Amino acid sequence: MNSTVSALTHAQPESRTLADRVCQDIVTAIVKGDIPPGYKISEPELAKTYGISRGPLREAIRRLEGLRLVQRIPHVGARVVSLSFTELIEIYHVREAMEGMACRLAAQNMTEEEIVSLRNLLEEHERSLQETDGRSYFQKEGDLDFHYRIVQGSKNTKLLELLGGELYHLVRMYRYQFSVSSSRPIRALKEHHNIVDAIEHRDGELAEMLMRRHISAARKNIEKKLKQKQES
Amino acid sequence: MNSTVSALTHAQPESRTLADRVCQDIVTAIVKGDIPPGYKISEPELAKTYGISRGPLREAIRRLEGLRLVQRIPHVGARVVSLSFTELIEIYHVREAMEGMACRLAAQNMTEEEIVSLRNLLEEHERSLQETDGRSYFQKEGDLDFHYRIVQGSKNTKLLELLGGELYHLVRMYRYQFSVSSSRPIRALKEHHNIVDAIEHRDGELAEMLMRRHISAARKNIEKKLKQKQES
DNA sequence: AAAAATAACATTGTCGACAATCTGAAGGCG
DNA sequence: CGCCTTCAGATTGTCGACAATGTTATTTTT
Repeated sequence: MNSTVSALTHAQPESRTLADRVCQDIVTAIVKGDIPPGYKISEPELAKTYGISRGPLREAIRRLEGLRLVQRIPHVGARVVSLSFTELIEIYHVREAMEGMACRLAAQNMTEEEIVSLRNLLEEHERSLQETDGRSYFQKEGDLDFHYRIVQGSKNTKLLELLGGELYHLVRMYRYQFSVSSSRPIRALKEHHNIVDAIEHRDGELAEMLMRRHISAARKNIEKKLKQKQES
Repeated sequence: MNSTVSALTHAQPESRTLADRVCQDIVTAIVKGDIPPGYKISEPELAKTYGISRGPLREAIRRLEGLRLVQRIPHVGARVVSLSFTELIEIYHVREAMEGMACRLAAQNMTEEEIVSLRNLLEEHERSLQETDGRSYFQKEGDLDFHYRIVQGSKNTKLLELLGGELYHLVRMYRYQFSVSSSRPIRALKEHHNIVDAIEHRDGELAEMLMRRHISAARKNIEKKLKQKQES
């Protein structure tokens, strides 16, 4: 059904080393909230949980540190990051910049096949949107699928590494946390289509602009909600 | 003399753990080319070199993997990345996007003191440019100082983490490798001043545009050199 | 002689134990 | 009574050894 979600969750089919495998497991555990934000990671505890020694586990933690999913203090330990609203806004600013550029490059570098496939994905989203009347899985992982594909289409490996490697984990984490399913799915889908239009016409300039506005709108939406929550 | 270079090279004055300290050491070793690109990292060898056990070393390597300075293959080992021209161009595209955004935010969030200090830095660069007649250290680390300060001025920690954390290492590495001192230092300095002007006027729109053009010009300069090299 | 199989070697991955450091609670002192 | 000191417990950091895998050189076979 959903083809590219897997590409986000586990990059390699099976990592041949314990540390890598456990690292993946912990990533999803953190993203899904099984290990809650702010949680103090106890090495003995986690090692026991995953049935491994502390050696590989510590390597995994070092990797998580690089992914910005945990913050580590020497001789004290690692804590799962608890992303504040401020940080979420920051992430959206970064996404606006990077995905805007990705979109510009995608308009230049995407193959015709990729564009067709992308359009199909949107139609799939449209169906799942009609069926479930808005509150489908679409806006959880499906939305990121769309964005991920465009980043892939840019053919810029650095963009792909940075966005797919660390930022998207944080975005997914946030969505699971607050179970925010983007309160504007129809609008968003329309914007997605417009973006693909621009890519189809190989208009990088426009594609970048549309993507930036798209993400900017999402950010402002969040900022609005934040204010509402603060007022109440 | 140069105040902020240190901020780039070692974030914490002294990391209290072996793994962290050695990680920093290896980073600079790779950046400066003491450990050459493509070099196969031998754990026993490096452990002996730095006089530590393989445990902390492996943690450091995992960190380096996150910094994209080494590529690791399970059961085979880690190699120092050797950045191709293509990848360098990719990095400049990322920088154009992210530093453009950083500049926009800096125009919004930088304090007056920071702006004054930034202008002073440029005057310092100007002097060192006149003294050494162009081929000073300025374009090696000094240039990055300027860019780093603007990213700091954006007050966006994610931007700072991403740029300072991994991309700048690669840029520095490239500069050491090919000892490219930006063949257009006077022009670049002028552009830096224009950028600060825009920030001073709190014109985020213009500041972003100028920064993007600035980096884009540097990229095109590199692309031109690449073509020359390929022709010869 | 070339190619495949095999065996010896080296390197990476994993583990358990010991040392250094931090945390928190109990007790002493102003 | 509150604050500082001290000490016990727990946790993190480091190490050396063993196991698993990959690499390479040698041998064997066609």
